[in-house]
Amino acid sequence: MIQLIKGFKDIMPGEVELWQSIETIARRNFEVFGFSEIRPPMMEKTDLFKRSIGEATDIVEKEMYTMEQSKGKMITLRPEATASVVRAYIQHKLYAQDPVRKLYTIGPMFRRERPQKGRFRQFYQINAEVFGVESPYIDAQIILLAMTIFKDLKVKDVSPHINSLGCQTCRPKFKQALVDFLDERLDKLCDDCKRRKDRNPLRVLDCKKTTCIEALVNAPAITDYLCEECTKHFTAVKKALDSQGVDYVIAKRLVRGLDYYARTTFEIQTSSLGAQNSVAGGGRYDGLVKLLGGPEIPGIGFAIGFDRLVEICSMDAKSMEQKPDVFIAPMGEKAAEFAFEWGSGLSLKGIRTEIELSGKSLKSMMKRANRLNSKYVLMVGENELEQGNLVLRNMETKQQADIPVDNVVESIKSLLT
RNA sequence: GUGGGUGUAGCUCAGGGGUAGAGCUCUUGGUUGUGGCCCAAGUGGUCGUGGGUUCAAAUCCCAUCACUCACCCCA
Repeated sequence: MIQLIKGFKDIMPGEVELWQSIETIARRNFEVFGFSEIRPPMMEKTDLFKRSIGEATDIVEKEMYTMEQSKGKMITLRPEATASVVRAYIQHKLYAQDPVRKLYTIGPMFRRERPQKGRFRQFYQINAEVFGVESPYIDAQIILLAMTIFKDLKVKDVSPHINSLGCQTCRPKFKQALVDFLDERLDKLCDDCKRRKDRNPLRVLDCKKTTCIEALVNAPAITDYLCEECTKHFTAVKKALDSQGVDYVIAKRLVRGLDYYARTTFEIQTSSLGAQNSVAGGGRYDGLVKLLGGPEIPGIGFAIGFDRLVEICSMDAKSMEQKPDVFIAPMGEKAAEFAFEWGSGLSLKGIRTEIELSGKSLKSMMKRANRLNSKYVLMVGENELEQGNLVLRNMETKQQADIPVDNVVESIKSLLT
């Protein structure tokens, strides 16, 4: 038997209903917040991801599904959506008429990591990007938007953790101060952190090992190194969140794995997902549009982990399963012919109809109708055809009514609406 | 890439050198043409795969694969 690939999954009937309604709720929220949908392709030139995410990141270094399209032309299955959306924004010159654009996209991403709870090689993200707005209010609004989606989905125990990473001016100073600090107590750091110090020193702040956490108690905090502009921006974001009643945690140690982030960054965390505590992450990427060849336009965005959202959302998928309105149970050849005709007629009128075509006993047909949770069963046999009256059984009340053979479709339709 | 756990029926799992098990599901019957509950019978498995030890292996040993959790990293 051929099995599906490691880290990939089937979203089966019974759970797909939950995915659909989450998507519906997300779309509705994007609409009311003024977003339009964009659907970029799932593959891009490898260089796009290398330049935007960063050559030295784990994603680019070892997690991308990359293949050669033709000699020397490398293409990659997208590991995240922002790069593609930015590319499309620049390529179609969306900034020409109005630099301000709010875009969202929902779809699969691909990263070749070792799978575990809440982590797959093909996973889905709900993605939002805003271009052309420098104001801190948009930072706050985007966090509010994400939290609103969570609230609508009845997700419990989530809270936004926010931080500022500074800008081109202040971050290098902080980075240097941090590296100096780390150099002084190199012996106390774990091996991973020693490696991180050179590659991506900010990540050391995020280490979960108790020895490292202890060693870093007095580490310099980014918030102390922010330049005047960045401080002002961060303060305004916090104030705006306060005004909307959004509870947040200031996380001085919060850093992002992707190179393009600057200033405001945030992660929405939950306690109910095992080792994966992050259901959404995002932040500002003011330099990215320019980096990818566009004009100097600021940007900010976030990604919600769809798969993780499904796990922590307390809506019940079972109750969303589709059930037939009418189940047609024909007995005999002649009856099957009519069942097919009426069943198709009902479907064409927008009534969910299941035609039973097994030719089994009425008892077993009734059993199946019950299993499918059908509201009504329409019984058709020789007696009914002779008498010109069909039997329609309400499965809940057990009441049965005669339906004249003429105009079956119309009479059932009017009964159901 | 590294470590732990688990692989037995469609599903959830028990068993632990001597005939392959339970519950649920499914099929049929109890009701000549009426579902859920109940009762009865039945279908369904090379015990993940390959090798070794043994008179005998699902069970012990070795290898391997898959799944899973965790590290790393991230959504």
